[in-house]
Amino acid sequence: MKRKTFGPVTSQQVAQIAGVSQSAVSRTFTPGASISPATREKVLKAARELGYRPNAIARSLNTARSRIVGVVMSYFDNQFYPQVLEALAQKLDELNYHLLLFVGDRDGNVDRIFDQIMQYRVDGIVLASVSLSIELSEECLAAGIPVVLFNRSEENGVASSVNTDNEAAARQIAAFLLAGEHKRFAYIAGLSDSSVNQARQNGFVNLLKQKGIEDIRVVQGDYDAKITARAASKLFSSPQPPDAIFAANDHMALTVMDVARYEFGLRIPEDVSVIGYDDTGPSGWPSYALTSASQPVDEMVSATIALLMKQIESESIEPEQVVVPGVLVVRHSARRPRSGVVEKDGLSLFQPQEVE
Amino acid sequence: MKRKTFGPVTSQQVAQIAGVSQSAVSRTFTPGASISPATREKVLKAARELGYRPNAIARSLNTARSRIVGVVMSYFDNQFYPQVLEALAQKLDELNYHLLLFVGDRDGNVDRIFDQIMQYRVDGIVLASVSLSIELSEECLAAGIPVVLFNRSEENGVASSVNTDNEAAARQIAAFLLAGEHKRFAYIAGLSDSSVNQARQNGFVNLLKQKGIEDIRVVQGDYDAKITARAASKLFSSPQPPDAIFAANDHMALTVMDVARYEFGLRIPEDVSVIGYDDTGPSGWPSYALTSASQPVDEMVSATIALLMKQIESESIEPEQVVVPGVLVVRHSARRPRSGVVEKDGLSLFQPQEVE
DNA sequence: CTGAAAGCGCTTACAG
DNA sequence: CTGAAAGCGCTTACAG
Repeated sequence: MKRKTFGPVTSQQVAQIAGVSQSAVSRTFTPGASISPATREKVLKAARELGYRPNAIARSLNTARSRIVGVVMSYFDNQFYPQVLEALAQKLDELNYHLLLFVGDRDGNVDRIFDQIMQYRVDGIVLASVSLSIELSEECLAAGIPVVLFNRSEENGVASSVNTDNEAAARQIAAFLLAGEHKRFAYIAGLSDSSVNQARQNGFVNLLKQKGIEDIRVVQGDYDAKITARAASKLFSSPQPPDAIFAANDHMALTVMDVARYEFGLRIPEDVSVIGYDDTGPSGWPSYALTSASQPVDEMVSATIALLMKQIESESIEPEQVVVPGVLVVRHSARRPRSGVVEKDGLSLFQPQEVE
Repeated sequence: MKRKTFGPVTSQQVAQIAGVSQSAVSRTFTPGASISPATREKVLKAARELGYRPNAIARSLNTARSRIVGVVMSYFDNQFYPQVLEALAQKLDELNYHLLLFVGDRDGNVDRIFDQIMQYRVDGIVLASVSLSIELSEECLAAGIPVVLFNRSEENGVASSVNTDNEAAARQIAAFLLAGEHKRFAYIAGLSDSSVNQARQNGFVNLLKQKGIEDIRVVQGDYDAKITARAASKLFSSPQPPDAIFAANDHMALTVMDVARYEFGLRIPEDVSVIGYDDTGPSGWPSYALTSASQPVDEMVSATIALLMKQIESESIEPEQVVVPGVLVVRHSARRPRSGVVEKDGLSLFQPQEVE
């Protein structure tokens, strides 16, 4: 029983049919507003008849709350990010927030996107795998718009962030490979200006150096499959190819495995061990069975949303850096050490007595 | 040189600083509006000083155009969809539209989500891997809001849709497997109420029957990795396991390959051939090298957006069903027939002289 | 609890 | 080209 009016139904039209004021209609759809059950019923009935839905855009205009969170994301071919996106959308939805999606430019230039986001007067921003210039960070801070860097951090403490302990996890990976008696180490780096890459590289290299390993080969994979494949080829064709490779993320690690096996006929882990970071979908597939440092998507997303909500509520934003605990999930892509691997909830984890 | 006012800068404030009317400010930021260069400059200068950005929400309210497209998507663990999402967001952005993302419920219930979408007065809706009830389709039609079903279709012709020719492609796959002299055929089905599954199943089964093959095993994978793994196990442990399997999508096909190899020690394609549908990322990874019917993401997304834009422009919506051509990409997961495989742009394609 | 009214930040005829 | 003004569809003090 819908009226064929032009355009969507307005609260005014509902009011007329219900025989009440437009204010009454508005109150009916505002949780907590003072409205008598009788009036409410009349309004709901009329609304149902007309197929009325409150206009969220109009509401936003005078509440100064859009209930929209802007999300900038890149690397959709890396399973980790779609999983994050799905979790973000779902959890925001539960809180009756909505997600406006932007794809980060390849050159990492957020400025143009940033302008778009701001025009929609979003209540908060999540930057996944993207960094933000200090100027823009400060602008958000001044404008009272919370920004959370997801899987990236920023040194000046101007922006909030959610990460795992990249450096500690990378040290653990180094310790794991050492315990597995590997001799020749290589690191496949992500984009060198990415904070997580820096932390992972530092953790890995520093622990090895500390243990007396000086010759660590670092090659750039830049989070890109093709660049990674070339880098891996180069490593494997060198006179002394590595027997232990840590790639800055799973996506690159999988590429390294494919190159090792299908271009060089190497066996994994007999000839070379490969470890990644993210513990995302394909890493658990039997064809790869990648040993990987986990980034728990749900916990990271929950932390992100908790931060966002807290900052949306409060008047002044206190930037906060959250570190979510992860584990080293041991599968079959890397030789296992004699000890230190424990079973837990159906997974094998590396938990040596003492980690430095 | 930002003014520390509370809340974002308004056109009113810019007008005051620039010494012009608020209308002039508005015109400055409305492409094509009549404004003199001199006034325009004054406004731009003031806007820059104050850090002004037009409020898209307020603009939407009186243009009755939000420039937002609502997208509902599921199956984020199937690479095909994130790729689609990325392309959608990018192409919409180029047209200065924006993407409001919703995650489809597991039970396929779009109604609650639909309500949310409509409240934001989106200019259009894309439903990827989700179906829409006829009532809601008709409501959108009446409200003048274009809806495009992506990789799904709907029989009543009420909604627009973009698909590949699922039935023809499935027939081609059957022909390919027959030409490869396979004997025992199985189909791993997606959710049985999904239109693409039905078309793929029909095409596959019908061509085989037409060629005198009666015994075709159909098992449910339901687009779910666990269910698919169980179904595959059952197939392989049966007395007469299939030597040719077509899975309704790549994501299930990869699972089938892993089960075949790692649970049953089968060689692919020597012992069993596996073919998928989507030709998405991991299918090209050497560990799988999956033969698969392609769904060209860019073409499909472009068609979707073209449809959407046409319908947004026009007053009355003419539902349209677009079929995007795909190809059968031949890799190494299925035995190749003696003839019919041609090389093109670095890919091997199945293009027999005649396909029925 | 209820309604009339102001106002959110814009766009866009309208008159000049 | 420009400004004053109405209006987009709501929310929310305010007075009753």
